[in-house]
Amino acid sequence: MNKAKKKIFADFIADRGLKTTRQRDIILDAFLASDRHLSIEDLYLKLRTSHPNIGYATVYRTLKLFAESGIAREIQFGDGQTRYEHVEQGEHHDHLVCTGCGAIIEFENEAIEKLQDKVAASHDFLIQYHKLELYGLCPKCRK
Amino acid sequence: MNKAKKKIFADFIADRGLKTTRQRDIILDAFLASDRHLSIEDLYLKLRTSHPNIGYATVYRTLKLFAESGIAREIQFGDGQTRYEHVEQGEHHDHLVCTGCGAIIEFENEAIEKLQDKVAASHDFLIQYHKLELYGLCPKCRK
DNA sequence: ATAATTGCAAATTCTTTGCACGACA
DNA sequence: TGTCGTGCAAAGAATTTGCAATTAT
Repeated sequence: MNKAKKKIFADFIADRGLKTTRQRDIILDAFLASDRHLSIEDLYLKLRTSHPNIGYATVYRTLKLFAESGIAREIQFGDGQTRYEHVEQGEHHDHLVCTGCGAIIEFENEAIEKLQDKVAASHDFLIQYHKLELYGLCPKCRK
Repeated sequence: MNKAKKKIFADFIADRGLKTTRQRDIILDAFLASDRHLSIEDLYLKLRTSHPNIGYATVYRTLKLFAESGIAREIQFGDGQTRYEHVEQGEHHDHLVCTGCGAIIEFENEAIEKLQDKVAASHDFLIQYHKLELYGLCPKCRK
């Protein structure tokens, strides 16, 4: 599926008349090879070891492109760090966020989504996207 | 109920050995008299007209105290602005956020909360709080 | 060739902090 | 009187932007 994402991004780049660059390739590989919920700093530090001269700004700009192309999504857990997660087509999930260790667990729940639709409908509201996060303690941190 | 909140805050101040000040009174009044979802800047600007010499820092510090005392809660809608909302005891609600005009509509849904508890339980996760936001277009912005 | 991209540093934006002065208990 | 709070400006933290040099089409 990484191949598919690479294609999506390549097409996006082409459609927009943008350019394929060494940096974008490197950042894309690092992103695809990584954790599903990555802060910009995480990715930057990870890259830095093998590619010491990639700039912070380039990472920021490239991740924004990933989000625009649809292969990534920006998420915020309220700790002041923007994170990016991988987007799988047709899939949606929400998060359990551990306030102890910062672990992030994904879940999906069809029933909750249905109820959200109902709530929206009852307010005559057209949902574009949603965010559901349950904050608390993961099994380990509960001790 | 504003009276109740004032008492809660006064008690909090007393318990901590802090002091009642003119600024805290003014900011509390402005907060209680305002919209349920207020950014710090909104509140600061609102205050500025009647009390031009209240500092930004004081507003920040005071809102943090409100949150600690339990009469307010910090919320973030991902636009880089921290907002504070009023807390009613025993009440919990979630938000519909209009991406067109920024309107915020509150809702409560018992069934969704129950399902959240179930999800958490199935992951052996102890929920402390949660955040559910549905982003999209409000009736007006749908046209 | 031409236009986009990069890396750096400087600029922004939001929030926090240090400190001397003033106010509350 | 002693401690806490305030206002200001400076410091931080995260992110964005301007620009000259570089690179992809």
